[in-house]
Amino acid sequence: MAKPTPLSGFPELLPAQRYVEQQVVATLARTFELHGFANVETRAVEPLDQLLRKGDTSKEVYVLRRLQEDDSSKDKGIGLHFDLTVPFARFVLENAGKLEFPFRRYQIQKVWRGERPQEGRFREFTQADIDIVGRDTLPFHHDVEVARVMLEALGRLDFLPGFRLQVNNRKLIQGFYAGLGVTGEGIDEVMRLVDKLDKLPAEKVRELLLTEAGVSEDQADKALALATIRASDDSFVKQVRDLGVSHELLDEGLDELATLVRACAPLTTERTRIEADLSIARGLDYYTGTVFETRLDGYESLGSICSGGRYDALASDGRTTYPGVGISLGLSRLLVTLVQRGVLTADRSVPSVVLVAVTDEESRAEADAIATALRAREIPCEVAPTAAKFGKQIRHAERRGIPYVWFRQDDGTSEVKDIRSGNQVAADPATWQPPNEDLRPQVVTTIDEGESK
RNA sequence: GUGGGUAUAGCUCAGCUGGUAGAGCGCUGCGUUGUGGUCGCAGAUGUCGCGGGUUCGAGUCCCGUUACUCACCCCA
Repeated sequence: MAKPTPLSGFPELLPAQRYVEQQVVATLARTFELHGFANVETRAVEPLDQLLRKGDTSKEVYVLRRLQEDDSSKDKGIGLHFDLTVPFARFVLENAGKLEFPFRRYQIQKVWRGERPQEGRFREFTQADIDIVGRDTLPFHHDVEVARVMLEALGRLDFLPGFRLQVNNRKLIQGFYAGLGVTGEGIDEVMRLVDKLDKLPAEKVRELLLTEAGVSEDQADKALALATIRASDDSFVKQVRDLGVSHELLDEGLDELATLVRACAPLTTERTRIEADLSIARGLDYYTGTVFETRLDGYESLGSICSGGRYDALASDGRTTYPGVGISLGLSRLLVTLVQRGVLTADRSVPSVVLVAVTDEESRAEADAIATALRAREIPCEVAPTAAKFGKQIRHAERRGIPYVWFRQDDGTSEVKDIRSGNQVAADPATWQPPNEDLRPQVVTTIDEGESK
Protein backbone atom coordinates (compact mmCIF):
# COMPACT_ATOMS: atom_id res chain seq x y z
CA MET A 1 0.00 0.00 0.00
CA ALA A 2 1.33 3.39 -0.92
CA LYS A 3 1.91 5.86 1.86
CA PRO A 4 -1.40 7.56 2.58
CA THR A 5 -1.53 11.31 2.52
CA PRO A 6 -3.27 13.34 5.22
CA LEU A 7 -6.89 14.27 4.68
CA SER A 8 -7.22 18.00 4.76
CA GLY A 9 -9.39 19.28 7.57
CA PHE A 10 -9.35 16.03 9.53
CA PRO A 11 -6.54 16.62 11.99
CA GLU A 12 -4.86 13.77 13.85
CA LEU A 13 -2.47 14.18 16.73
CA LEU A 14 0.63 12.27 17.74
CA PRO A 15 0.61 10.65 21.19
CA ALA A 16 2.40 13.49 23.00
CA GLN A 17 0.05 16.02 21.43
CA ARG A 18 -2.98 13.91 22.14
CA TYR A 19 -1.91 13.84 25.77
CA VAL A 20 -2.20 17.63 25.87
CA GLU A 21 -5.68 17.40 24.40
CA GLN A 22 -6.73 14.84 26.98
CA GLN A 23 -5.42 17.04 29.76
CA VAL A 24 -7.43 19.96 28.42
CA VAL A 25 -10.58 17.87 28.17
CA ALA A 26 -10.08 16.58 31.71
CA THR A 27 -9.59 20.09 33.06
CA LEU A 28 -12.66 21.39 31.28
CA ALA A 29 -14.82 18.50 32.44
CA ARG A 30 -13.62 18.88 36.03
CA THR A 31 -14.38 22.59 36.03
CA PHE A 32 -17.80 22.16 34.47
CA GLU A 33 -18.69 19.48 36.98
CA LEU A 34 -17.50 21.68 39.83
CA HIS A 35 -20.28 23.99 38.75
CA GLY A 36 -22.86 21.24 38.62
CA PHE A 37 -23.02 20.70 34.87
CA ALA A 38 -23.91 17.11 34.01
CA ASN A 39 -22.44 15.44 30.97
CA VAL A 40 -24.49 14.42 27.97
CA GLU A 41 -23.50 12.78 24.73
CA THR A 42 -25.85 13.08 21.79
CA ARG A 43 -25.72 10.90 18.68
CA ALA A 44 -23.48 12.10 15.86
CA VAL A 45 -26.37 12.49 13.43
CA GLU A 46 -29.61 14.45 13.23
CA PRO A 47 -32.40 14.38 10.69
CA LEU A 48 -31.55 16.76 7.86
CA ASP A 49 -34.62 18.90 8.37
CA GLN A 50 -33.56 19.45 11.97
CA LEU A 51 -30.09 20.51 10.92
CA LEU A 52 -31.30 22.79 8.18
CA ARG A 53 -34.21 24.46 9.90
CA LYS A 54 -34.17 28.20 10.47
CA GLY A 55 -33.23 28.47 6.81
CA ASP A 56 -29.68 28.21 7.94
CA THR A 57 -28.28 26.77 4.72
CA SER A 58 -24.90 28.42 5.18
CA LYS A 59 -23.64 25.42 7.10
CA GLU A 60 -22.22 22.73 4.85
CA VAL A 61 -23.64 19.51 6.23
CA TYR A 62 -22.16 16.07 5.64
CA VAL A 63 -24.97 13.75 4.64
CA LEU A 64 -25.00 10.08 5.64
CA ARG A 65 -25.78 7.45 3.02
CA ARG A 66 -25.61 3.68 2.90
CA LEU A 67 -23.33 2.29 0.23
CA GLN A 68 -25.88 -0.35 -0.82
CA GLU A 69 -28.81 2.03 -0.71
CA ASP A 70 -31.03 1.39 -3.72
CA ASP A 71 -33.33 4.37 -3.46
CA SER A 72 -32.57 7.33 -1.28
CA SER A 73 -35.30 9.51 -2.71
CA LYS A 74 -38.03 8.81 -0.19
CA ASP A 75 -35.68 8.97 2.78
CA LYS A 76 -35.65 12.38 4.39
CA GLY A 77 -32.01 11.74 5.23
CA ILE A 78 -29.70 12.26 8.12
CA GLY A 79 -26.54 14.29 8.41
CA LEU A 80 -23.64 14.73 10.81
CA HIS A 81 -24.21 17.54 13.29
CA PHE A 82 -22.24 20.74 12.68
CA ASP A 83 -22.42 22.00 16.25
CA LEU A 84 -23.65 20.82 19.65
CA THR A 85 -26.27 23.46 20.29
CA VAL A 86 -28.81 22.31 17.70
CA PRO A 87 -28.60 18.64 18.78
CA PHE A 88 -28.88 19.76 22.38
CA ALA A 89 -32.03 21.76 21.65
CA ARG A 90 -33.48 18.64 20.03
CA PHE A 91 -32.40 16.54 23.00
CA VAL A 92 -34.10 18.90 25.43
CA LEU A 93 -37.37 18.79 23.50
CA GLU A 94 -37.21 15.02 23.19
CA ASN A 95 -36.52 14.49 26.88
CA ALA A 96 -38.30 17.50 28.34
CA GLY A 97 -40.45 15.26 30.50
CA LYS A 98 -37.45 13.58 32.09
CA LEU A 99 -35.25 16.60 32.69
CA GLU A 100 -35.22 19.02 35.60
CA PHE A 101 -35.22 22.71 34.70
CA PRO A 102 -33.22 24.82 34.66
CA PHE A 103 -31.16 22.08 33.06
CA ARG A 104 -27.43 22.49 32.82
CA ARG A 105 -25.19 20.20 30.85
CA TYR A 106 -21.75 20.09 29.28
CA GLN A 107 -20.95 18.22 26.12
CA ILE A 108 -17.55 17.55 24.55
CA GLN A 109 -17.83 15.94 21.12
CA LYS A 110 -16.72 15.92 17.53
CA VAL A 111 -18.67 17.97 15.00
CA TRP A 112 -18.40 18.13 11.20
CA ARG A 113 -18.64 20.92 8.65
CA GLY A 114 -18.01 20.52 4.95
CA GLU A 115 -16.13 23.78 4.64
CA ARG A 116 -12.82 24.49 3.02
CA PRO A 117 -10.15 23.96 5.68
CA GLN A 118 -7.71 26.60 6.78
CA GLU A 119 -5.54 27.23 9.78
CA GLY A 120 -7.73 26.76 12.83
CA ARG A 121 -10.64 25.69 10.69
CA PHE A 122 -11.40 22.04 10.16
CA ARG A 123 -13.99 19.70 8.70
CA GLU A 124 -13.89 17.45 11.74
CA PHE A 125 -13.25 19.09 15.10
CA THR A 126 -14.09 18.98 18.76
CA GLN A 127 -16.24 21.44 20.65
CA ALA A 128 -16.78 21.76 24.36
CA ASP A 129 -20.14 23.30 25.18
CA ILE A 130 -21.90 24.34 28.33
CA ASP A 131 -25.53 25.39 28.24
CA ILE A 132 -28.30 26.14 30.68
CA VAL A 133 -31.92 25.96 29.54
CA GLY A 134 -35.05 26.87 31.41
CA ARG A 135 -38.71 26.12 30.81
CA ASP A 136 -40.57 29.23 29.63
CA THR A 137 -38.16 31.55 31.38
CA LEU A 138 -34.50 31.63 32.26
CA PRO A 139 -33.23 34.39 34.56
CA PHE A 140 -30.40 36.60 33.33
CA HIS A 141 -28.03 35.56 36.09
CA HIS A 142 -27.43 32.35 34.12
CA ASP A 143 -25.87 34.43 31.35
CA VAL A 144 -23.43 35.61 33.97
CA GLU A 145 -22.92 32.08 35.19
CA VAL A 146 -21.87 30.53 31.87
CA ALA A 147 -19.44 33.38 31.30
CA ARG A 148 -17.92 32.88 34.73
CA VAL A 149 -17.64 29.12 34.33
CA MET A 150 -15.89 29.39 30.96
CA LEU A 151 -13.60 32.11 32.27
CA GLU A 152 -12.64 29.84 35.13
CA ALA A 153 -12.14 26.82 32.87
CA LEU A 154 -9.88 28.71 30.47
CA GLY A 155 -8.04 30.23 33.40
CA ARG A 156 -7.16 26.78 34.69
CA LEU A 157 -5.44 25.93 31.40
CA ASP A 158 -2.37 27.80 32.51
CA PHE A 159 -0.18 26.57 29.67
CA LEU A 160 -2.26 28.45 27.12
CA PRO A 161 -1.65 32.00 25.97
CA GLY A 162 -3.78 34.67 27.58
CA PHE A 163 -7.19 35.46 26.16
CA ARG A 164 -9.88 38.09 26.11
CA LEU A 165 -13.55 37.23 26.50
CA GLN A 166 -15.45 39.80 24.50
CA VAL A 167 -19.07 40.34 25.40
CA ASN A 168 -21.91 42.31 23.97
CA ASN A 169 -25.67 42.23 24.04
CA ARG A 170 -28.03 42.05 21.09
CA LYS A 171 -30.72 43.97 22.92
CA LEU A 172 -28.25 46.80 23.36
CA ILE A 173 -27.40 46.90 19.65
CA GLN A 174 -30.92 46.42 18.40
CA GLY A 175 -32.31 48.94 20.88
CA PHE A 176 -29.67 51.44 19.87
CA TYR A 177 -30.45 51.07 16.17
CA ALA A 178 -34.18 51.23 16.86
CA GLY A 179 -33.60 54.39 18.87
CA LEU A 180 -31.77 55.79 15.86
CA GLY A 181 -34.84 55.16 13.77
CA VAL A 182 -33.58 52.12 11.87
CA THR A 183 -36.43 49.66 11.48
CA GLY A 184 -37.25 46.08 10.54
CA GLU A 185 -34.72 44.20 8.49
CA GLY A 186 -32.51 47.25 8.46
CA ILE A 187 -31.50 46.44 12.02
CA ASP A 188 -30.11 43.04 11.11
CA GLU A 189 -28.46 44.45 8.02
CA VAL A 190 -26.68 47.19 9.96
CA MET A 191 -25.62 44.66 12.58
CA ARG A 192 -24.19 42.36 9.94
CA LEU A 193 -22.21 45.14 8.29
CA VAL A 194 -20.89 46.59 11.52
CA ASP A 195 -19.73 43.09 12.45
CA LYS A 196 -17.26 43.34 9.57
CA LEU A 197 -15.33 46.09 11.31
CA ASP A 198 -12.51 43.75 12.27
CA LYS A 199 -11.98 42.92 8.58
CA LEU A 200 -12.78 46.13 6.76
CA PRO A 201 -11.70 49.69 7.55
CA ALA A 202 -14.34 51.91 9.16
CA GLU A 203 -14.54 54.06 6.04
CA LYS A 204 -15.51 51.07 3.93
CA VAL A 205 -18.10 49.87 6.42
CA ARG A 206 -19.61 53.34 6.55
CA GLU A 207 -19.93 53.32 2.78
CA LEU A 208 -21.63 49.91 2.86
CA LEU A 209 -24.01 51.12 5.55
CA LEU A 210 -25.12 53.96 3.33
CA THR A 211 -25.40 51.95 0.13
CA GLU A 212 -26.46 48.47 1.26
CA ALA A 213 -28.38 49.17 4.45
CA GLY A 214 -29.72 52.46 3.20
CA VAL A 215 -29.32 54.34 6.47
CA SER A 216 -28.66 58.05 6.78
CA GLU A 217 -25.19 59.48 7.30
CA ASP A 218 -26.02 60.37 10.87
CA GLN A 219 -27.33 56.86 11.57
CA ALA A 220 -24.21 55.32 10.03
CA ASP A 221 -21.90 57.52 12.08
CA LYS A 222 -23.74 56.74 15.29
CA ALA A 223 -23.74 53.01 14.56
CA LEU A 224 -19.99 53.11 13.94
CA ALA A 225 -19.43 55.18 17.05
CA LEU A 226 -21.26 52.56 19.09
CA ALA A 227 -19.12 49.80 17.61
CA THR A 228 -15.86 51.46 18.59
CA ILE A 229 -16.77 51.39 22.26
CA ARG A 230 -14.95 48.87 24.38
CA ALA A 231 -14.21 48.78 28.07
CA SER A 232 -13.07 46.31 30.68
CA ASP A 233 -15.51 47.76 33.22
CA ASP A 234 -19.00 49.29 33.10
CA SER A 235 -17.72 52.65 31.90
CA PHE A 236 -19.12 51.82 28.47
CA VAL A 237 -22.60 52.70 29.77
CA LYS A 238 -21.75 56.37 30.01
CA GLN A 239 -20.06 56.29 26.61
CA VAL A 240 -23.22 54.89 25.05
CA ARG A 241 -25.41 57.37 26.88
CA ASP A 242 -23.25 60.19 25.58
CA LEU A 243 -24.26 59.26 22.04
CA GLY A 244 -27.70 60.54 22.97
CA VAL A 245 -29.81 57.63 21.81
CA SER A 246 -32.62 56.29 23.94
CA HIS A 247 -34.80 53.24 23.63
CA GLU A 248 -36.32 50.79 26.06
CA LEU A 249 -34.50 47.80 24.62
CA LEU A 250 -31.23 49.71 24.72
CA ASP A 251 -31.67 50.34 28.44
CA GLU A 252 -32.32 46.68 29.04
CA GLY A 253 -29.24 45.63 27.06
CA LEU A 254 -27.01 48.17 28.75
CA ASP A 255 -28.18 47.00 32.11
CA GLU A 256 -27.57 43.34 31.33
CA LEU A 257 -24.15 43.91 29.84
CA ALA A 258 -23.05 46.10 32.74
CA THR A 259 -24.21 43.45 35.18
CA LEU A 260 -22.30 40.77 33.31
CA VAL A 261 -19.05 42.72 33.16
CA ARG A 262 -19.24 43.69 36.82
CA ALA A 263 -19.97 40.12 37.90
CA CYS A 264 -17.04 38.70 35.93
CA ALA A 265 -14.53 41.34 36.97
CA PRO A 266 -13.47 39.54 40.17
CA LEU A 267 -12.50 36.45 38.14
CA THR A 268 -10.24 38.19 35.68
CA THR A 269 -6.47 38.18 35.80
CA GLU A 270 -3.74 39.51 33.60
CA ARG A 271 -4.04 36.35 31.51
CA THR A 272 -7.82 36.05 31.48
CA ARG A 273 -9.64 39.24 30.71
CA ILE A 274 -13.18 40.26 29.94
CA GLU A 275 -14.10 43.18 27.79
CA ALA A 276 -17.36 44.73 26.71
CA ASP A 277 -16.89 45.11 22.97
CA LEU A 278 -19.87 46.72 21.32
CA SER A 279 -18.82 45.64 17.85
CA ILE A 280 -19.44 41.95 18.56
CA ALA A 281 -22.69 40.74 16.99
CA ARG A 282 -22.22 37.08 16.02
CA GLY A 283 -23.67 36.36 12.61
CA LEU A 284 -27.43 36.48 12.48
CA ASP A 285 -28.47 33.21 14.01
CA TYR A 286 -30.63 32.64 17.01
CA TYR A 287 -29.02 34.92 19.57
CA THR A 288 -31.33 37.30 21.37
CA GLY A 289 -29.29 38.90 24.14
CA THR A 290 -25.83 38.27 25.51
CA VAL A 291 -23.22 37.29 22.91
CA PHE A 292 -19.67 36.06 23.48
CA GLU A 293 -16.50 35.77 21.49
CA THR A 294 -12.98 35.01 22.67
CA ARG A 295 -9.63 35.98 21.19
CA LEU A 296 -6.36 34.26 21.98
CA ASP A 297 -3.44 36.58 22.64
CA GLY A 298 -0.97 36.38 19.79
CA TYR A 299 -3.37 34.34 17.66
CA GLU A 300 -6.00 36.92 16.85
CA SER A 301 -6.05 35.80 13.22
CA LEU A 302 -7.56 32.49 14.33
CA GLY A 303 -10.81 34.26 15.04
CA SER A 304 -12.89 33.39 18.03
CA ILE A 305 -11.93 30.27 19.97
CA CYS A 306 -14.95 30.31 22.21
CA SER A 307 -18.32 31.82 21.41
CA GLY A 308 -21.96 31.66 22.30
CA GLY A 309 -24.77 33.60 23.77
CA ARG A 310 -28.36 33.82 24.80
CA TYR A 311 -31.05 32.17 22.67
CA ASP A 312 -34.60 32.65 23.84
CA ALA A 313 -36.42 30.61 21.23
CA LEU A 314 -34.13 27.92 19.85
CA ALA A 315 -36.11 25.06 21.36
CA SER A 316 -39.84 25.09 21.26
CA ASP A 317 -42.47 22.38 20.91
CA GLY A 318 -45.19 24.86 20.11
CA ARG A 319 -46.66 24.91 23.59
CA THR A 320 -43.52 25.46 25.63
CA THR A 321 -40.33 27.25 24.72
CA TYR A 322 -37.04 26.52 26.36
CA PRO A 323 -34.83 29.62 26.48
CA GLY A 324 -31.16 28.95 26.94
CA VAL A 325 -27.74 30.44 27.21
CA GLY A 326 -24.52 28.68 26.34
CA ILE A 327 -20.96 28.98 25.27
CA SER A 328 -18.93 26.75 23.03
CA LEU A 329 -15.18 26.26 23.12
CA GLY A 330 -13.42 25.32 19.88
CA LEU A 331 -11.07 22.75 21.34
CA SER A 332 -9.53 21.83 17.99
CA ARG A 333 -9.12 25.40 16.84
CA LEU A 334 -7.29 26.14 20.05
CA LEU A 335 -5.20 23.02 20.43
CA VAL A 336 -4.43 21.76 16.96
CA THR A 337 -3.12 25.18 16.05
CA LEU A 338 -0.85 25.50 19.08
CA VAL A 339 0.30 21.91 18.90
CA GLN A 340 1.04 22.01 15.17
CA ARG A 341 3.02 25.19 15.58
CA GLY A 342 5.05 23.36 18.19
CA VAL A 343 4.29 25.71 21.07
CA LEU A 344 2.46 23.02 23.06
CA THR A 345 3.36 19.41 23.64
CA ALA A 346 3.98 16.87 26.39
CA ASP A 347 7.43 16.10 27.77
CA ARG A 348 7.07 12.44 26.85
CA SER A 349 5.21 10.42 24.26
CA VAL A 350 4.29 7.53 26.58
CA PRO A 351 2.79 7.45 30.06
CA SER A 352 5.69 5.37 31.41
CA VAL A 353 7.81 7.00 34.06
CA VAL A 354 10.19 4.02 34.22
CA LEU A 355 11.73 1.71 31.65
CA VAL A 356 12.78 -1.56 33.26
CA ALA A 357 15.93 -2.71 31.50
CA VAL A 358 16.29 -6.36 30.48
CA THR A 359 19.74 -7.86 31.01
CA ASP A 360 19.11 -10.92 28.85
CA GLU A 361 16.02 -12.76 27.70
CA GLU A 362 16.53 -15.40 30.41
CA SER A 363 15.93 -12.76 33.09
CA ARG A 364 12.93 -11.09 31.46
CA ALA A 365 10.67 -12.63 34.09
CA GLU A 366 12.59 -10.77 36.82
CA ALA A 367 12.18 -7.50 34.94
CA ASP A 368 8.47 -8.20 34.56
CA ALA A 369 8.22 -8.80 38.29
CA ILE A 370 9.83 -5.45 39.02
CA ALA A 371 7.38 -3.75 36.66
CA THR A 372 4.48 -5.50 38.34
CA ALA A 373 5.64 -4.30 41.75
CA LEU A 374 5.89 -0.71 40.50
CA ARG A 375 2.44 -0.85 38.84
CA ALA A 376 0.94 -2.17 42.06
CA ARG A 377 1.82 1.24 43.47
CA GLU A 378 0.38 3.14 40.49
CA ILE A 379 3.74 3.85 38.87
CA PRO A 380 3.33 3.58 35.08
CA CYS A 381 6.19 1.61 33.58
CA GLU A 382 7.18 -0.64 30.74
CA VAL A 383 9.77 -3.36 30.23
CA ALA A 384 12.41 -2.94 27.54
CA PRO A 385 11.37 -4.65 24.28
CA THR A 386 14.74 -6.32 23.71
CA ALA A 387 17.76 -7.22 25.79
CA ALA A 388 19.86 -4.81 23.75
CA LYS A 389 22.98 -3.20 25.09
CA PHE A 390 22.17 -0.94 28.03
CA GLY A 391 23.17 2.09 26.01
CA LYS A 392 20.47 1.21 23.50
CA GLN A 393 17.92 0.63 26.22
CA ILE A 394 18.69 3.99 27.76
CA ARG A 395 18.35 5.58 24.36
CA HIS A 396 15.01 3.82 23.91
CA ALA A 397 13.82 5.55 27.08
CA GLU A 398 15.35 8.87 26.15
CA ARG A 399 13.59 9.06 22.82
CA ARG A 400 10.26 8.53 24.46
CA GLY A 401 11.00 10.98 27.22
CA ILE A 402 10.86 8.27 29.91
CA PRO A 403 12.86 9.82 32.77
CA TYR A 404 14.01 6.69 34.65
CA VAL A 405 15.68 3.42 33.67
CA TRP A 406 15.64 0.56 36.13
CA PHE A 407 18.55 -1.90 36.29
CA ARG A 408 18.39 -5.20 38.12
CA GLN A 409 21.75 -6.55 39.24
CA ASP A 410 22.68 -10.19 39.22
CA ASP A 411 22.54 -10.31 43.01
CA GLY A 412 18.85 -9.37 42.90
CA THR A 413 19.26 -5.77 44.05
CA SER A 414 18.29 -2.88 41.79
CA GLU A 415 19.44 0.57 40.82
CA VAL A 416 17.39 3.27 39.16
CA LYS A 417 18.91 5.94 36.97
CA ASP A 418 17.52 9.39 36.28
CA ILE A 419 18.71 9.72 32.70
CA ARG A 420 18.25 13.48 32.70
CA SER A 421 20.82 14.03 35.47
CA GLY A 422 22.70 10.75 35.14
CA ASN A 423 22.21 10.05 38.83
CA GLN A 424 21.92 6.37 39.62
CA VAL A 425 20.94 5.11 43.06
CA ALA A 426 20.03 1.84 44.75
CA ALA A 427 16.27 1.25 44.77
CA ASP A 428 13.69 -1.26 45.89
CA PRO A 429 10.66 -1.85 43.61
CA ALA A 430 8.49 -2.22 46.72
CA THR A 431 9.23 1.26 48.02
CA TRP A 432 10.85 3.47 45.36
CA GLN A 433 8.76 6.47 44.43
CA PRO A 434 9.47 9.01 41.69
CA PRO A 435 8.92 12.70 42.46
CA ASN A 436 5.30 13.64 41.99
CA GLU A 437 5.97 15.88 39.00
CA ASP A 438 7.54 12.94 37.16
CA LEU A 439 4.67 10.55 37.73
CA ARG A 440 2.61 11.82 34.79
CA PRO A 441 3.67 13.50 31.56
CA GLN A 442 3.81 17.27 31.83
CA VAL A 443 2.44 19.70 29.30
CA VAL A 444 5.26 21.92 28.12
CA THR A 445 4.93 25.20 26.31
CA THR A 446 7.29 27.55 24.57
CA ILE A 447 4.98 30.49 25.18
CA ASP A 448 6.74 33.18 27.18
CA GLU A 449 5.23 36.08 29.00
CA GLY A 450 5.54 38.11 25.83
CA GLU A 451 3.62 37.59 22.66
CA SER A 452 4.23 34.82 20.17
CA LYS A 453 3.33 34.54 16.51
C1' G B 1 -18.42 28.00 -3.93
C1' U B 2 -14.34 31.96 -6.08
C1' G B 3 -9.15 33.12 -6.88
C1' G B 4 -3.72 32.19 -6.16
C1' G B 5 0.54 28.84 -4.75
C1' U B 6 2.95 24.11 -4.09
C1' A B 7 4.06 18.68 -4.97
C1' U B 8 11.85 15.81 -5.17
C1' A B 9 14.75 10.87 0.83
C1' G B 10 11.43 9.74 7.28
C1' C B 11 11.45 15.71 7.99
C1' U B 12 12.82 20.76 5.94
C1' C B 13 14.22 21.93 1.28
C1' A B 14 18.05 22.79 -3.17
C1' G B 15 18.27 21.14 -8.19
C1' C B 16 20.21 27.29 -13.52
C1' U B 17 18.71 28.08 -20.60
C1' G B 18 16.34 19.93 -20.66
C1' G B 19 21.80 15.56 -20.26
C1' U B 20 19.93 9.08 -15.62
C1' A B 21 19.21 13.31 -8.25
C1' G B 22 21.66 16.53 -3.83
C1' A B 23 22.21 19.12 1.24
C1' G B 24 21.00 19.65 6.37
C1' C B 25 18.51 17.15 10.11
C1' G B 26 17.04 12.30 11.32
C1' C B 27 18.22 6.91 10.80
C1' U B 28 21.94 2.44 11.01
C1' G B 29 26.87 0.87 12.24
C1' C B 30 31.83 1.68 14.17
C1' G B 31 35.36 4.40 17.43
C1' U B 32 33.40 3.19 22.96
C1' U B 33 33.04 -5.40 22.92
C1' G B 34 26.48 -4.31 28.28
C1' U B 35 25.14 2.72 30.89
C1' G B 36 22.61 6.97 26.32
C1' G B 37 23.33 12.27 25.20
C1' U B 38 28.92 15.36 22.81
C1' C B 39 32.45 14.46 18.99
C1' G B 40 34.70 11.80 14.77
C1' C B 41 34.33 8.23 10.76
C1' A B 42 31.46 5.10 7.59
C1' G B 43 26.70 3.64 5.48
C1' A B 44 21.47 3.09 3.78
C1' U B 45 17.16 5.54 1.70
C1' G B 46 13.77 8.11 -3.84
C1' U B 47 7.88 5.10 -8.95
C1' C B 48 11.05 13.37 -8.55
C1' G B 49 2.26 13.22 -6.79
C1' C B 50 -0.34 10.65 -11.05
C1' G B 51 -1.48 10.34 -16.55
C1' G B 52 -0.38 11.91 -21.27
C1' G B 53 2.51 15.05 -24.82
C1' U B 54 7.10 17.51 -27.05
C1' U B 55 12.27 15.66 -27.45
C1' C B 56 17.75 11.54 -29.21
C1' G B 57 16.93 12.59 -23.92
C1' A B 58 12.06 15.44 -19.07
C1' G B 59 12.66 16.35 -11.82
C1' U B 60 13.17 20.55 -15.42
C1' C B 61 9.00 22.42 -21.03
C1' C B 62 3.38 21.75 -22.46
C1' C B 63 -1.68 19.71 -21.39
C1' G B 64 -4.72 17.19 -18.02
C1' U B 65 -5.62 15.20 -13.18
C1' U B 66 -5.33 14.45 -7.93
C1' A B 67 -3.74 15.97 -3.30
C1' C B 68 -1.99 19.63 -0.17
C1' U B 69 -1.88 24.79 0.91
C1' C B 70 -3.07 30.28 1.25
C1' A B 71 -6.79 34.19 0.68
C1' C B 72 -12.11 35.41 0.11
C1' C B 73 -16.98 33.71 2.05
C1' C B 74 -18.23 31.91 6.72
C1' C B 75 -17.35 30.29 11.29
C1' A B 76 -15.25 26.89 16.78
